[in-house]
Amino acid sequence: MALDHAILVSLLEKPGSGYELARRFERSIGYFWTATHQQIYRVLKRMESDGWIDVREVPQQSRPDKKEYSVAALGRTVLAEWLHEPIEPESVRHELAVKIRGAAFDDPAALIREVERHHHKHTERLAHYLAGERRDFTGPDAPEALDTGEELQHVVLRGGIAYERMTIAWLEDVLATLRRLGTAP
Amino acid sequence: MALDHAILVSLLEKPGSGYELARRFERSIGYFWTATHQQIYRVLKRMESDGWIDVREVPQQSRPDKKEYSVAALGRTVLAEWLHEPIEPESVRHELAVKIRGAAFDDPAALIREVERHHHKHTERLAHYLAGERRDFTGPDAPEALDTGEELQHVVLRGGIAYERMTIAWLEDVLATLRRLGTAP
DNA sequence: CTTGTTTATGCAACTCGTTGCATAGAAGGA
DNA sequence: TCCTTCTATGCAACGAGTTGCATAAACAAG
Repeated sequence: MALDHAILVSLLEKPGSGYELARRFERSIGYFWTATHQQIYRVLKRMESDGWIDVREVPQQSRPDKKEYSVAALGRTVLAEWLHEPIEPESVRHELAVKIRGAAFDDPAALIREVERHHHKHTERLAHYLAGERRDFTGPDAPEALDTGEELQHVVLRGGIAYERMTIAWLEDVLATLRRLGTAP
Repeated sequence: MALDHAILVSLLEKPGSGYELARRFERSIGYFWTATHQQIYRVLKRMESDGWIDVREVPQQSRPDKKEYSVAALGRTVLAEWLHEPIEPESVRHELAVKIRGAAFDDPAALIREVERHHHKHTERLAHYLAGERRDFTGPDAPEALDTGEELQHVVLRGGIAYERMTIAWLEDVLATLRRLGTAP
């Protein structure tokens, strides 16, 4: 049930509507936790009826009205409790790795295109992360001294950057292996 | 539905029972795809009734009888089709990262223990992967020339090793950051 | 001789996540 | 004017994954 907690953290960083949260889950939060707007609206509704968060109807001009959510006292308590519980390291789900091992029973060379496509996507994602890092943390427009929240956001972003770099290097290893198997069977 | 395909790949590598598959999902396959025995038995039953796999009742002495599954022609076709479909890069789910950003609204120093615990677990996992690599691929008892299947298993394992090394280095970065925030608030 | 462990299989209930669809106001372009 | 896009919210159905429980044979330890 970490979606609940991811939403609480995001609302603590800045209150917002379901729509805005969905936007954030495509950006910064989405780097380490994904969710669709359906999930978000459902969870917001439940957390509101459980008193974890408060709603405020915000009328708007030139666009539909929205409901702005913010974390209630109870929500803060729930989050604090969760923060003190131990969690297990993530269980891995890597579909591409299944395909790579499966390729032994098909044509390994046929996977090259697909792996190249993943390599391209991860390269784009890395560039995106690095741009965000320069914008918010290391560039000339970034604040000189970071507060606790910014320091923690930065270290999480560094994790995303490290992950993408590692993945790109591994995909190059995979490509070299597939090409070697193709030329010398 | 990649569990179906992960099971097909595993059964192609070597036929086996649901119980044996569950064991493999705690070992090599579990490095990139996890599943409990409940999931496995359910999927095996469905794939068998759909004609993707064949069953053979194997009576045993000194332990209960088992059902040994192997991939049928239809299963091979289904797998081949899936191998030629493009897939999207995995959506990330990193609970610890949620906690790290959440720590800004609690006590960052309280997370140090938890991060150390994760560091320890990943170090163990890395040692386990490296032992497996020496045993099967690079050590003196490993085959001198690897076939296609072994080459692909090795490159997937190298991915797991790279992932653990990257994670360990990042967790050290996280620890340094948390300690810095604790001493100079 | 009872208790616990390993091998072996499975049901039922539940929660979480995905997909498709629906609505609706305002803005902007063809 | 119509069609698409963006903001904004939501229902319904389905599929995937988790948790708890149950059974049963064989063996090993106390």
